[in-house]
Amino acid sequence: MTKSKSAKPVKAKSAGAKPRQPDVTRRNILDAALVEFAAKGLAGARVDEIAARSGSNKRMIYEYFGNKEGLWLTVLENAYTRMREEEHAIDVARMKPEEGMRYLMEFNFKFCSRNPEFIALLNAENLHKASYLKDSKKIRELYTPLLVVITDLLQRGQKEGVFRKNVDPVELYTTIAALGFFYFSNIHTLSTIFGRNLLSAKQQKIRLDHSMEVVLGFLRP
Amino acid sequence: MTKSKSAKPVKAKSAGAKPRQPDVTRRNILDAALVEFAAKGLAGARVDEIAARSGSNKRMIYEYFGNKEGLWLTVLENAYTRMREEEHAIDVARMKPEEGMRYLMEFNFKFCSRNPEFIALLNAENLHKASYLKDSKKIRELYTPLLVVITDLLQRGQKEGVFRKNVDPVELYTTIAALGFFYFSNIHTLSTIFGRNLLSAKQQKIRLDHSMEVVLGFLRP
Amino acid sequence: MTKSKSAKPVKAKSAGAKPRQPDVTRRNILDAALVEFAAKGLAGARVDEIAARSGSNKRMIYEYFGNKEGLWLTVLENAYTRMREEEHAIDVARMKPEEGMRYLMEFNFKFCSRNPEFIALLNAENLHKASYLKDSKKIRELYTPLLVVITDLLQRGQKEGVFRKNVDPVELYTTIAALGFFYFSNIHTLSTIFGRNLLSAKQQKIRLDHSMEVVLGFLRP
Amino acid sequence: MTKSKSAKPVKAKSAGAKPRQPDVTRRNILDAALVEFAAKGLAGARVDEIAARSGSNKRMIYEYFGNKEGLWLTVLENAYTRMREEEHAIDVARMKPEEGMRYLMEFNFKFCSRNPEFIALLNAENLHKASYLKDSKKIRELYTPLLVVITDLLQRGQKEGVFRKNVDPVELYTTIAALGFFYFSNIHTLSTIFGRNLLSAKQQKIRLDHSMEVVLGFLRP
DNA sequence: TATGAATGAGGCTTCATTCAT
DNA sequence: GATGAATGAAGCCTCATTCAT
Repeated sequence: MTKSKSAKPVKAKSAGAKPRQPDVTRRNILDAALVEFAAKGLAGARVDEIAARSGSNKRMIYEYFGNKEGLWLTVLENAYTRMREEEHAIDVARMKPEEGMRYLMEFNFKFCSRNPEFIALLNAENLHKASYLKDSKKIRELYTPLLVVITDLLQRGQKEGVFRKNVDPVELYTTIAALGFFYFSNIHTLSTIFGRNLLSAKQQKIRLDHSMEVVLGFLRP
Repeated sequence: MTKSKSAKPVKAKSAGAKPRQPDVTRRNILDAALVEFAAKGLAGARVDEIAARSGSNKRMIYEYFGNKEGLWLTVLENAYTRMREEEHAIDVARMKPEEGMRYLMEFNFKFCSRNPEFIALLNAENLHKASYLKDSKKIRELYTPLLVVITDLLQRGQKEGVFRKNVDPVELYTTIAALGFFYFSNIHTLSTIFGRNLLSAKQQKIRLDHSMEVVLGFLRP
Repeated sequence: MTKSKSAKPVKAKSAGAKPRQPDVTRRNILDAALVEFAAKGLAGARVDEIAARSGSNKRMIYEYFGNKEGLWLTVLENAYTRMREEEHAIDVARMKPEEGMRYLMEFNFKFCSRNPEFIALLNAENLHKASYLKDSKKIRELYTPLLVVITDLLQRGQKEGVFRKNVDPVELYTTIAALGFFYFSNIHTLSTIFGRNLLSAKQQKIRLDHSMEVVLGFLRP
Repeated sequence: MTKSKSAKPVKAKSAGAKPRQPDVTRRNILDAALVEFAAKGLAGARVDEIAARSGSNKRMIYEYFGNKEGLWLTVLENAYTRMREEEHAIDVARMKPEEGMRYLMEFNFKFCSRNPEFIALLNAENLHKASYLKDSKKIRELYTPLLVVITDLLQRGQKEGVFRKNVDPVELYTTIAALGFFYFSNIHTLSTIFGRNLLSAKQQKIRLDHSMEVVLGFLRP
C-alpha cells in the first residue's frame, strides 16, 4: 500500500477483467491489513475496510488467511521478518567499534521512525500478551542478528580499550531498543504532555544525539 | 473524585432496597473499566463485561460517563492522575544527587512493574494517536513533577562535580522513562523472542541495575 | 403465531411503545421459529425470517436462546412436550379394550394430521441423527404415557379374551406410531407418486380405517 | 446413466494429463452428492464439500447439473430409480402367497436398512413438500412394480383361501412401506427416547418379525 | 475437460446504546 | 438511582456461483 502503486495487475487484460494472480492479491491484502491493523489494532480493525482497501474482496481474505486472527498473525510475522531482514543487512564488521555502535543506534532509531506500523503492531500484540506471536513457528525461528553484531562490537571495543568491560550484550541491546522504540511508541502522548511536536525532524535529531551520548558515555571505560 | 466521600451514610438504607451510593457505583465502574480496557483496548473492551464486573449495570455507565469513549477518557485521566500523585509524593530534595537519581529511576521502574494496566492504557491511547488525551482539559493541566526533581538533582550534581554538564533535563527524563517503560511495555514479545520470562523478579533486578549503570555512567563527568 | 393474534402487548401504552414482556417475546419467537424450522429445516431456516415473523428482533433470539441451534433445540423440546401433554390427557381407562385401542390410534393419527410442523421437525432432527435431542436433558425425562395406556389395554383385552396374547407393547406402539406418522411424513412424495391428494379428508379417512383394521385384525385372538 | 459406458478407453491418455472420463466424473459427483445431501439435506449440503469428496471440482458440478438444485433433483431421481430397479428384480410369482408376502416385506425392510441415504433423501424432499420431485418427468413415469406384485399375491391368496377379502392393494402397500420406512426414518429419535440402539441387528429382527406378524395376522381370513 | 481464483449477496452473531419499569 | 428488556447497525464469516486460464 505504502508505495506499491505499481503493484496493480501486471498483465491487466481488458476493462473489468479479474486479475488472476494469487500472489499479487495476497500481497495487496497484507499491505492493506498492515495499515488497518496498525491504525486500529486487532479488535478495532475492520475486515470490510481491509478488503476494500486491498482492491480485492472479503472472501479472498478468508481464502488465504482463514480468519481475521490468521491475517493478524501473518501481518505480524511479515513485519517482524522484514525488520529482521533489514537488520541482517547491516554490516558494521569493518567499522571501528564506536563508529559501528553509532551506526547501529542510528539504524534502530530510524527504522522505528520509518515504520510506525511496526511500532503500533508490536504494542497491540503486547496488549494481547503476545498470544499470537507465541503460537507462531516462524517467529520463534527468527533470532536477532543485531545481538551478534553488538557482541562483536563490544569485544573489539574492549580489546581496543575504547569500551568498558563487563557489559552484557542482551542488556545493551534492550537499552538500545528501548531508546529508539519508546520515543516513537509514545510519541503522541509525549507530544501532548510536553506540548511539542516530537515527530519533527529537529526533535528526532535531538533525541537520537542524546541517546547516542547516553550509550557511548556509558560504554566509555 | 479521588476521595470525595460525601456525608451520606455508607451503609445501605434498610432491607430490600439496593444500596444507593453513587460514588461507590462510579468507583466500581471505573475499576472494572480499567481492567477491561487494559486487557483489550478501547475497541476490544465490552461494555457488557464492564457492567457485569462492576457489579452494577450498563445504564449506570451511560448515566455517569455518557458513552464508552467518555468512560475510556475518564479511566485514562484517572490513571494519569494517580501516577502523577505518586510521582508528586517523591521527595529527593535531601538526598545526595546520585542517590536521588537512583531513587527516581527505581521508582519509575517499579511503578511500571506495579501498574501494567497503566502501560497497556498508554499504549492503546498511542494507537489512537492520543486523540482522547488531546481533548482532555484535565491532562493538559498536569505537569510532570519528576521533571522538576530531575532538574534540581542535575544542578546539584553538577555543582558538586559528580554529574557532567550540558545535560538536558527533558531528554534525561525521556531516557529514564524509556528505560523503565519499554521493558514492561514490550515484556511479552521480548520474553517470546528471547525465550526468557522477563516478568521474573530476577530478570527485573538485572534490568534495573543495568539501567542505572547506563544513566549514571552517562552522567559521570 | 397460529392463533395468538390476541397475544399482543397486553398493556400497550401509546403508539410505538416497546412491549416489555419477556414471556410474550419469548413465546412469539418460539412460535415463529416453529413455522420457519418446520418449513425449511435447521440449515434452511433463516434467523432474520424468524425475527421478522416474531415481531421482535434478532438480538432477542440470541438473548433468550443463545444461538440458532439453541433455538432449534428449544423448539424441538417444546414440540415434544406439547405432544406428550396431549397424549397424557388421554383417558381410555374406562373404555372397553377394543374401543380404547381405536381411540388411541385415532388420536395418534389426527395428532399427526393436525401438527405437520411436528412431523417436519422430527424428520429434520433425524437427519441430524438426533444429535440435538440426545443432548437434551428435558427430553430424556419425558416418557411415553401412551406406552402405559397401551400396556393396560393389552392386558385387559387379553383377560377379556378379545386380544391375542404375546404382544409386546413397545412393538405395538411402534407399529401404531408408524401407521400414523409415515403417512403424513411422506405425504408429499406419496401424493406425487400415486397421483392422489392424500391431504384430502377422504383419503385420510380411508387410511385411518385401514390402519385400524390392520392393528385390530392382528390383535384378534 | 446406469451403465452407459461409452466405447472410450477407460484408461487415461498418457502421462501428465488428467484422465478425461466424463461418465466417471459424473458418477463420482453423484456418489459424493448422495452422501452429502443425505447427511445434511439440501440447504445444509455444501457444494464445496461435494466437489472435494468427488475428487473433481466445482466447475464440473455446474457443467453437468446446472446448479445445486439440479444436482439435488438428479440425485433424488437416481436414488428412486435404483430402488425401483431392485424392486423390479423381485420375483415372487412362483412363491406361495404367504411366503411371497413375507419375502416382499423382508425386501422392503432390508432395503431401508441398507439405504439410509435413501431414507434421508426422501425425508428431506418431503420437507420441501416434494417440490423437486413434482417437477421431475422421470419420476412420474416410474410406477411401483411392488404394487403389481402385491395385487397378484392378494388375488392368489384370496383364491386359495389363505388371505381375507376386500383388501385394497394400495393401502396394504402403504402399510408395508410404513412399517419398514418409519422405523429407519425415525431410528435416531426412537433410539434416544427408548434408550435402546435400534440399529442393532437384534432389534431389527424383532421389528421385522413383529411387522410380518401384524400384516399376516391382519391378512388371515 | 479441468482447475482454482474471484465475487456479491447474504448468513449468523455481537455490540453499543436506549427505553420502560 | 437502578434494572434488564429492546433495538438497529454493523461485524465476521460463508456460500453458491462465475470466470480466466
